[in-house]
Amino acid sequence: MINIKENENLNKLNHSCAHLLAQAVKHLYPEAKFWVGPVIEEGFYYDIDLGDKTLTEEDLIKIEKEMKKCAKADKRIYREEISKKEALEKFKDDPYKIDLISRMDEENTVISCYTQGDFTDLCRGPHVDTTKRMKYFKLLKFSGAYWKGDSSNKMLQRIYGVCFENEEDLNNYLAELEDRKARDHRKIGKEQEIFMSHELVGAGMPLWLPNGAIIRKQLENYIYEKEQKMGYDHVYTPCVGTVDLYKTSGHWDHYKENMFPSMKVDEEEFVLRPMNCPHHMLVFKNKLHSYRDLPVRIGEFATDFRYEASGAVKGLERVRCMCQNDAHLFVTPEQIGEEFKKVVSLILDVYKDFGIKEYKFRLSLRDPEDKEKYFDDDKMWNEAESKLREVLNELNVEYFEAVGEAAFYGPKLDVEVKPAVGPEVTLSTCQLDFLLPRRFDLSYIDRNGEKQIPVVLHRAIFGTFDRFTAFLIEETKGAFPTWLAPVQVNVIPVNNNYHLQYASEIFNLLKEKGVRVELDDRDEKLSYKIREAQTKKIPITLILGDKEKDENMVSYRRHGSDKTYCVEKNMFVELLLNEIKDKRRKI
RNA sequence: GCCGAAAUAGCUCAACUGGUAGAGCAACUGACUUGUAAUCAGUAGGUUGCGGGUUCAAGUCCUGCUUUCGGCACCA
Repeated sequence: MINIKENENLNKLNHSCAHLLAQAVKHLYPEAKFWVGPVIEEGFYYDIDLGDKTLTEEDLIKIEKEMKKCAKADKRIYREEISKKEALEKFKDDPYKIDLISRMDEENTVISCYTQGDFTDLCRGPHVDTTKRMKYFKLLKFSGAYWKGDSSNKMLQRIYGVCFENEEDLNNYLAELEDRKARDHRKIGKEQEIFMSHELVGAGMPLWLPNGAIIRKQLENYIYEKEQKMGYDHVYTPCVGTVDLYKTSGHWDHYKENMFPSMKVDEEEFVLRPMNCPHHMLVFKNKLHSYRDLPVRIGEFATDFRYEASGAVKGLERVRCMCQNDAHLFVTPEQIGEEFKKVVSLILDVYKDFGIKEYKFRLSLRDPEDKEKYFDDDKMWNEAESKLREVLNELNVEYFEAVGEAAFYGPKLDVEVKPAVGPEVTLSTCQLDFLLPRRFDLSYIDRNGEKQIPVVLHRAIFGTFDRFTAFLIEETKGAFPTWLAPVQVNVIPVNNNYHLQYASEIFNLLKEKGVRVELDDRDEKLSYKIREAQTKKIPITLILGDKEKDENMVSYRRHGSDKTYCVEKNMFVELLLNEIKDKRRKI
């Protein structure tokens, strides 16, 4: 998908199309007041105040028709430059434009306006030369959007659209949208019985079905093995903690609104835990540590509960009950760089195994102005942030910086991916923390026999198993690699009367080796069974008839291919087991 | 949470402006015994998300709630 915002021609075209939208809206709803209409990665939008009028699907069609009319009118789009004073006069009836203009720099600022026919809008430009350039556009959706993106402000109505240079590009884009819907993990998750939800359990509380549980178990085994090799010690800790625990960590002050409300039992007050750092701090504190012990790496597959806003929950991607692939690394200040590097390497290694190629590293920094959100210690922040930058530059990975995205206790490196539908989400994270060790009064003894405070790295490679699985479903479109697939092999006898015995033999052989295999002994046509195996996206289908039986062979075909291969049965088992073990390899 | 929309059989969907729910697939039963993406016939399946209301009559209209969807805001 081309990034419209970053493509010069498309940017201009979509920007002009936003004006065309505004012009059409003005024609249909003369009372409309306009805020801003920027170009985004996938088109444009315009935020509009329509007073009491709320838009419907039909209105969108009407607006689109009016846009076509305005476009056909072939009005020249011309630029005009006026002074701030003139601008204030020109847009005096539009409070939103006045707001924009008054926030622009001093008196001598030159303000540009673009006019097409009867419509003029404040705009920096550039634009296309005439309205008739806009031929291949479509309005896509509409919704409420807070004025200036602030939820304490009133809501305007936002209309999204997209414009291309030719019909083919537009159609390709619309087809792409359909394709995204088809690989949406919520759709595939239901079709393939990976997870379900129920209103009696609650929003954002997915239930993992047997197929999902198999995938999750494989993911757990996979990452556990890697972490074992890297010196992590796994623990199990409770899903609740006292309110005091979170007051100690500082989370209570920052996030109590987003926790499930506390419950009082006898004289104690508990909360469902939203994260595991406090528990792991206490695990570290359980014994005295020498500098020789460090780094101490405490890992856990930990279930957490967060009271996510009702409008935010989404399938397995954004949930109120999740399982983190969490770990806290307790290190000396000198070890920060090396440990951080190991975490980043692990992330890269894992992404390579899963074939994940589309992701971005985001260095999340604090907003120094926001004293509310972030722990107030400039020296600590500067040290932590420059340390992370230093390591990233050393590692030579590409990243972008995002101010105001840090955790309250420190900066972090997040890995962002784009789901089939909706905005980007964070998968992996690695956070640098000088604060919690102080809050929990952690220490280790250095080589001079003196107490020192360790530094903590919070990290999650998969992020949560929930979100990672959601992403994996969309990446693979539900056709999982053999090692992850809930059913790995489907065995089909050509004729139940003559080949069932041989098929059972192969089935048992695979079953014994631990392969997740099914035998399809229903009285159906071969083609019917093959179709079903393909629809279910089972990686390997075995077809066994006279030819195979007589020569101790198996014929197999892979999901998505109509080629059939024939090999000796023991050879097949060996190849298959290798494929499952090596994860990326295919027989 | 906010703005909008939706919820009908296990799944995907139908039922014109109000007149006591229908199809395909799946399931089950039977026949067919099949060599690479759907064999045929039959059976069963529903308090139309939950609760109120309007009406002679509600899947359809009004209303409260729940869940889901598209965005916005949020995301330790």
